[in-house]
Amino acid sequence: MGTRLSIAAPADYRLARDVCSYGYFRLAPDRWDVPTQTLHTIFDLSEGPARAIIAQAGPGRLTGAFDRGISRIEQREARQKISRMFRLNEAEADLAAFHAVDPRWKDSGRGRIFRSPTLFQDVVRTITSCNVTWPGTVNMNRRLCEVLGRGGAFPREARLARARAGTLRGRCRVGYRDQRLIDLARMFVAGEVDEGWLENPGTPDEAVYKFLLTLPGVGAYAASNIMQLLGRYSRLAVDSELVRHGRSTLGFAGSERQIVRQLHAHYEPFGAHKFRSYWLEMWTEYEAKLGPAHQWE
DNA sequence: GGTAGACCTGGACGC
DNA sequence: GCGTCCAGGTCTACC
Repeated sequence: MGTRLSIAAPADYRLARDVCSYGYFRLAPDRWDVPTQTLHTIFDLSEGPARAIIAQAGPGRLTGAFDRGISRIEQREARQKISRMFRLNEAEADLAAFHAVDPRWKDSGRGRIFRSPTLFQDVVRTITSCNVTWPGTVNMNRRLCEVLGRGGAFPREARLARARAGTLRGRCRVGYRDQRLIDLARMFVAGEVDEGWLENPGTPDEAVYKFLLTLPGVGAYAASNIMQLLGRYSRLAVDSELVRHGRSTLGFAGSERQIVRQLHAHYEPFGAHKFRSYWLEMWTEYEAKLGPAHQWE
């Protein structure tokens, strides 16, 4: 008999809208189940992996159904992971501030962008999304879970830290990212990545950005993206997709450098929230073409 | 400080 | 089925 958890969420939380708000909801071990409108995932808890199905139980209420009984300690771990993934602890005042700056998303209530249960997973996912097309990112994450994850869960930093480059390259197909991912995992294991400091609102964005650039495999785009995953939305993550958005949607012309300059100027009025303004603009554009994300198969 | 070229994978395309 | 080309950020060497 598995454990069933009841999880409190903000009153305006909508599972389908807020999970299907960023591509990571399609990366292993996460899977959005369209017919049931639930998130299926696998957590690596202290006593072993556990499959979970997370559903909306009502306004301000989620449930997590686990395929095995999980201890009190594991329940606390699971709650922390779920809270991080869904940004349940992100202050409602912050969302209101975003909507005040960019009222386009006020009626729909959008603004919580899905992320991973751990910072390490967010960083690895970001690195595996660099210099590769989306199907490549999907494959790398699936293989990382299959080859190195316990029971199909996302691999822990300790496991990745002792993996061999040949395994990562040959079986996980991460290519030249092999040694970088191992070095990154070793930094996490050695305690060289201070999550408390990175998440502390008192730490300036610029300091966080500078630190993230020192991580192996993390350049300007990845650092900016990891910042939004940390809840710091003041930077645009400049990649080919953003430049395309500038050209085709915003109508900017010129060289890539000129377009990037125009993009920065365009989003400047959104201040501390500019990533979310850009991202939701682009996400709703995807949905206009492909239908609502919570219906994507 | 700016830039060219290498780094890999996988999909598209032509033969 | 095979070869070629291309897209996608990071990193290093070099100017």
